Amino acid sequence: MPADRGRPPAPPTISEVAAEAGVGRATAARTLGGYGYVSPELKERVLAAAEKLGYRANALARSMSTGVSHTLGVVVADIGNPFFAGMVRGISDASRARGFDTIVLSTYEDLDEEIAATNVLIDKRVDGVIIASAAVGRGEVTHIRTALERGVPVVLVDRAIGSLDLDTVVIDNRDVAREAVETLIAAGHRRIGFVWGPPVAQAPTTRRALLSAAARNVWTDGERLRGYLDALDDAGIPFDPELVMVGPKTEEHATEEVVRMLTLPHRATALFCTETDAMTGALRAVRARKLSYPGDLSLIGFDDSAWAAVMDPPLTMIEQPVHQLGAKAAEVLLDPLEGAEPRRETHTLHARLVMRSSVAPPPAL
Amino acid sequence: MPADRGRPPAPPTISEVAAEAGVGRATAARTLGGYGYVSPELKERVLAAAEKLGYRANALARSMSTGVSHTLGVVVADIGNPFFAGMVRGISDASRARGFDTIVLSTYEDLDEEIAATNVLIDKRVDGVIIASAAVGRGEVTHIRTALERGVPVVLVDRAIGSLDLDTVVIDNRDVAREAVETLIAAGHRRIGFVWGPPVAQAPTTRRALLSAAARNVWTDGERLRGYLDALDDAGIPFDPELVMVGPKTEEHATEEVVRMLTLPHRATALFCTETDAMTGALRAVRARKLSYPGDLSLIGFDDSAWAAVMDPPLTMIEQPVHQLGAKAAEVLLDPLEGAEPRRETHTLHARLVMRSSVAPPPAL
DNA sequence: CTGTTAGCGCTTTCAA
DNA sequence: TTGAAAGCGCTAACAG
Repeated sequence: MPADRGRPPAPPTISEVAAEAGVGRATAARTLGGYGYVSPELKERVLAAAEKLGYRANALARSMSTGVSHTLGVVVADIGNPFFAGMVRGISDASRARGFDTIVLSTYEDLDEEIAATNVLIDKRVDGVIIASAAVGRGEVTHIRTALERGVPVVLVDRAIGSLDLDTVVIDNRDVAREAVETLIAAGHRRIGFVWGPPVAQAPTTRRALLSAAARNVWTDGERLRGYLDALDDAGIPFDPELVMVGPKTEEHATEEVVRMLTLPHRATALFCTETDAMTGALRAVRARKLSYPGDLSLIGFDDSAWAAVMDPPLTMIEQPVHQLGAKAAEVLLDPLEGAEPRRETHTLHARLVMRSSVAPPPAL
Repeated sequence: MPADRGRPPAPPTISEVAAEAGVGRATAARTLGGYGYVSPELKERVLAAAEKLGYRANALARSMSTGVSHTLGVVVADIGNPFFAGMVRGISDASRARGFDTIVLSTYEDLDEEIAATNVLIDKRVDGVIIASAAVGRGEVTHIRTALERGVPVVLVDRAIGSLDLDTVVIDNRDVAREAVETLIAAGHRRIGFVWGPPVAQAPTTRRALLSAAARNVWTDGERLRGYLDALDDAGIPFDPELVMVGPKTEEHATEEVVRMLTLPHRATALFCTETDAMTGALRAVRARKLSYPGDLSLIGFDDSAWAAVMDPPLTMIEQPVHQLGAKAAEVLLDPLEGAEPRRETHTLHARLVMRSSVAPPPAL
């Protein structure tokens, strides 16, 4: 009866391999670690012994003495969001290609989680960290400063933080947002709803107030709002606070807000949705009001997906280069690790408006 | 001019804290590690010193000497799939609640990646591993055996492996699949297409061949196919190989296969899609053939989503308890770690068929 | 209750 | 070229 109860034998260490091969620890370490000189014969013996014992290096011990882990940490806002999932894949593909493992932690948009996650990464001695931060207001970035002070390089991705002089990889949110809204305006719309607004209770009545409310929130949200306002300004369309969603950023609430915008005396005839859930929420409202698009209402949303393409009619959407975004972030983090000078600049990638069939001229009301 | 160039000062160690506080290392270690007895006064001084120096324990050193890391490893097939993303969240919520960090690695359905990922986790000395495996045939599970031999407990999630006597948490794929197909049959359908089949070049002509091809692939696929066949059998409907998709499991190919099924002399009047992408692929085919659902064709798919609910008409879908699946896996892994007897059994959770409007009687052809 | 000492497994001088 | 020995930061026996 095999010793099923007692815990399994401890994994073999380098000393055991050395003993088995009849050489000193250092020699075994050198051949197994792939550094220094070892004669072919001894190398042979060590390899055989390692094979026989099923030796695998203890990564912990190794990073303990070398000080490097060949591991990158990634902190994202929500791994359940296909946008971040795609970005993470870009990061891990790029880092693996350069011999780095990546460990990812999701904060679900909670700042405390973000701080905890960053600390976990620091404590585990990763060689660098990539963060899509939920922190915006200055003063909430001490966890990032802490990382920096301890010598852990960090690069920001998707969400910039102005107060930090860091390498940052983002998408031209403001420009595409403007392009999307311009597309709507070009089709003849003047009553354009902005669907994922700042999560404040009351609709700010002035542009300034609105912008500052947005600025206090997620960085991308603020940029997209700016793009919306840019387009309105260029076309000489006055900003109407009733056309921007406020309150919790949930699909349910988006539906409520869109229903509100659609029942206004001078209702919205087009919607610009800044997130996937904002779009599905809007679609529910359209259905609830027994309206159809693009006849009664035009639609443009952020984050293209297979679903958006199979909707009937297919939705005009903004496609972000998610994989490339992650790959670039990894590159920017790894280059300095491998000797390059840190750049400390902002790298901007371009999103693309994918024209389909959810935009048409506004109905005569 | 601050030393910007030279690398930042090394993070403070416990010895430095001890020195600063004027106590021995052990005392500092005891108060900072939260074990053993320390007088209130000394504790006070140590805490102050730690605070002052910005001390954070080195997790590597700690696990090095204790042998535990309070970290769980998770290996999933594709973190970009909302199903796995949701499951991962269930795992991390549950483990964090019990004081464990989790690090997740995605294999993108590649067995070599799965092996590499598992090894990374073993090498980093995680306390346990949760795997949604891409390996099915026996003989490809040596990486899992290796983990076990080295004393790393592993639990399987979503995808069972019969040849391994391990705790496993899955969903009743076969039963829901059967329920879905029965629903179609009850509506009057007899020509029901099965959309995500085994990735073989030629359609197997016998049930046996089909099943064994599926069994060689992802576990869930085989189960869902069995459920499909179960329903057919119960209704006395003969199995027709032309109604099951074969070839690469991609959205594009699903479209091709569905187009094929829809142009058969005796065409499919209903489709059972086993994955999200299979459904979007099918929807493209429906559009291409200028058909509409549920009038011309009934549809049921796996993995409910916000999109499925806003389609027009909304889709009848199978909703899997993803969060619960992950939470249960974490529980099953952690319980033995905290002293409970390992169970080594299969835990089955139930998926739910969400009735909406994509099923109707077949058209008169 | 506190300090000293010996490891954890690996890398890395430094002699031999 | 190879081996002995020190050290990474922490925990854990063991004295005191």
